Amino acid sequence: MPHCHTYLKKLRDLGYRITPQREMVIHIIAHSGRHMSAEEVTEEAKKRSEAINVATVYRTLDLLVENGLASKLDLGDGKTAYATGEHGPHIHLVCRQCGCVTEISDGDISVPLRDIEEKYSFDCHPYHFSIHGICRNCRERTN
Amino acid sequence: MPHCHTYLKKLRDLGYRITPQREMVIHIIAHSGRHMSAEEVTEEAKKRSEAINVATVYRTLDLLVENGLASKLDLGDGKTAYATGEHGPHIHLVCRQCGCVTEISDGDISVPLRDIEEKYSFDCHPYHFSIHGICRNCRERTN
DNA sequence: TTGCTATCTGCAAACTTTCGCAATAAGGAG
DNA sequence: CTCCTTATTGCGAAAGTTTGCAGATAGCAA
Repeated sequence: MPHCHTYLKKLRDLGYRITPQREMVIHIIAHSGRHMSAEEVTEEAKKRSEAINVATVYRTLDLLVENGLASKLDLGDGKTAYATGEHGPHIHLVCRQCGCVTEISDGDISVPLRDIEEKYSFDCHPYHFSIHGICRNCRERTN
Repeated sequence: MPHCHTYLKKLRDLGYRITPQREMVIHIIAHSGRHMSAEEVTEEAKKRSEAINVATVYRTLDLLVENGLASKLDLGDGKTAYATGEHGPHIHLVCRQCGCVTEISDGDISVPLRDIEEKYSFDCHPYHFSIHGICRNCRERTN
């Protein structure tokens, strides 16, 4: 299971600088074990008696996403959620109506990512990959 | 291939009202055959010599997304793109670095959506479903 | 056609996210 | 340890998106 240090090392290896702000953001989302909005991360960071700016939080989160260390998720609540791949590769079933997210393990289903990689030279990030649709509750409520 | 009327009928069947603003938005994105930002849709609508508000455009686009008639896509350029399933179901390969989108037909790859539907009672929307990763160009530039 | 009612729109304000720029500081070289 | 270079931060402003509310109107019933 990847740890803060793993993320930090990966960033360092990629040539990025390790700053207290980045350490803090990584620590927070890696240990939360859930999806967090940029605002939540910022609040959490400020609790740790350190000043950190919202813009920096956004930049750090985007940095992690760009390098495949975290993923962005639109939960349809007007905010964007971020999460690390801390609890292993999985697929998100995102409901378009209520925005709820069901996580299923990628072992449950075999998406042939390898085929895509070969055919399109596209390097798929296995963590957090989303399928949109309507969840059972919403469907039942509508019927 | 779905047409404006199909979308309008679907909305009406779902109990929504058909307003000139909704017709306009649907007409615009269904005929564009590409991804459009909310701003582009608004501009286009205003060209058609009708007043329409940005808030209404957002609300209409979200309505379409919630009902599986269109999809939202984060292209990483600070704006959200919307598109109908006009040109058939397909998969988006979204690059996390440059934000470019490669569309591949769902015939190229068989994502076992049916399995997910059965196992999780989740009604997958086949149109526009995204896989994130790194495109060939960005990978080559990095190496 | 007319009237009714809940839905929808426009507006303005609030909120979320991005950007430019000057100041700061990480990390390597000496 | 000190200096240097350049990436990174914080700030304020701008851009993009959502929300609450009052007024307008689609669609139904008569």
